[in-house]
Amino acid sequence: MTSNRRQLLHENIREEIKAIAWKQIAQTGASSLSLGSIAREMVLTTPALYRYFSSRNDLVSALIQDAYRSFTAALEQARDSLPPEEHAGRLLALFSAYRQWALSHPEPYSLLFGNPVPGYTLTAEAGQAGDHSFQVLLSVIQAADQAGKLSGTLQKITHTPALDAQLTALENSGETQSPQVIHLALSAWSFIHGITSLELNQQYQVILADHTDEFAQIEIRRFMQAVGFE
Amino acid sequence: MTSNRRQLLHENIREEIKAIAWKQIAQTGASSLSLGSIAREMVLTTPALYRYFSSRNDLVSALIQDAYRSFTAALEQARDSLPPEEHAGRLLALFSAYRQWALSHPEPYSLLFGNPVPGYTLTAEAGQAGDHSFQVLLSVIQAADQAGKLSGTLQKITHTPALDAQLTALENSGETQSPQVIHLALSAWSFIHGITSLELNQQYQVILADHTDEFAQIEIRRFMQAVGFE
DNA sequence: TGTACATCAGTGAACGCGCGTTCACTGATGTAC
DNA sequence: TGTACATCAGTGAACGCGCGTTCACTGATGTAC
Repeated sequence: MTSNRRQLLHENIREEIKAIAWKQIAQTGASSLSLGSIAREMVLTTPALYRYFSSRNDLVSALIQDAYRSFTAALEQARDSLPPEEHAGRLLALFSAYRQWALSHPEPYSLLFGNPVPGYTLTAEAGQAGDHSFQVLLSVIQAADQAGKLSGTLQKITHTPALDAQLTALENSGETQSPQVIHLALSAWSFIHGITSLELNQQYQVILADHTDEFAQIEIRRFMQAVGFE
Repeated sequence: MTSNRRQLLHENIREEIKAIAWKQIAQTGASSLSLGSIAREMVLTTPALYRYFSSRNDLVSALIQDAYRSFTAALEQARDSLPPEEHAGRLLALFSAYRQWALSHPEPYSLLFGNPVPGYTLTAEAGQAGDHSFQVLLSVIQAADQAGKLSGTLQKITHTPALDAQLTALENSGETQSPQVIHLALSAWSFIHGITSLELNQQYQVILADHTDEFAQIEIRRFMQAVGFE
């Protein structure tokens, strides 16, 4: 009834285009993505795609937003797989999910956190989506702090007044966190990104061969012990 | 005398090509590097470059090798800026130099440790050059261990027999290291790469603004304390 | 010191390719009476 | 239920661009006698 029929079809094809784009990105990398190859696989001509995305940039933006959504959802699901009071378990699950998502979505991951795509410029919406995934990590560390698990670690973190003011001013996304909690969350992010990113780029290959899983597990446990999670 | 004159000129122009290539990479990114734009800047025609590099791939290989050399040299210089017995000082200098080199050579750094360049396939020589930079880090940690500084940390690292065997079998580049020392060096590499890479990709921007230096210094100190360097 | 020859840097034209984007148009689908 | 009209998906041709690479050729530089 009405134009819903057409609108629905339109949405479906938009999704199909993105799905094929992801498939091709997984095969040949993000930078070689072209409208032509997508159209070819859909048995369409290239200009037809302009009915669904106003430009190549527009398509890439949509892809990046989807990637953020998928990534954030995976993190949230991992966090919520354990009750709120199991702080260590939640952080462990979060780290594992972070790494697993990246390993099973290597191209999307480097699209989000790696080198920017050549011709592409980030939109404001994509930036917000990125913040949102950081909030998940932040929430777990925040909760652990409020339960008194991290006082030993956090007390040792002291900032200059300038940085302290910067982090304090940042408390805008609904919740409020102390500068030390934000710092530790950034530290945790850097930690898991470092491991994940080197593994994704095959840098461990020569040394660890196929034992990257074990290495990562040990490192995650070491990190958690170092900051006071048991 | 003889053909040395021509050979020397040939070498100089090879270097000039690479220098201009780096300049353009710094300006517009590695993936948009083209023989045409290099030739234009040298007031040459594109085919002329084929006198100096047999293909675009060949040029990229040379660039990557140079980057590794420069990077490794920076690390070695940092390490050797302090006497061998100052283990903590050496590691600190190494971390700082690692980050500084990456920040002042962002495109080369991501050429080495980031996403591979689209059409490019790594040569065996480039792989060896990468190993060489890791050896610098390894040597400092190895020395600290032999001085008995790390026993507390290393004892806690236990591998499965399979991984232990893998790391033990690896001791081929002249020196011999225990699996735990290799593990800790990998951990240190992952740590400093994580911080560096997120900073390079502007991921800290919203949260830290221009206080990334301070954050990095704090993190480096925290890492060193956690593994037993004072 | 002077001449014949080989070497090689650089040119200009061409090849074949793929890219994103625009435009006028056809034909099918849905809407309103 | 049937007809006139509007909407819009998709086509095919074209534009302008840049890319890496090859090839036959010119002209200068260096070599050997």
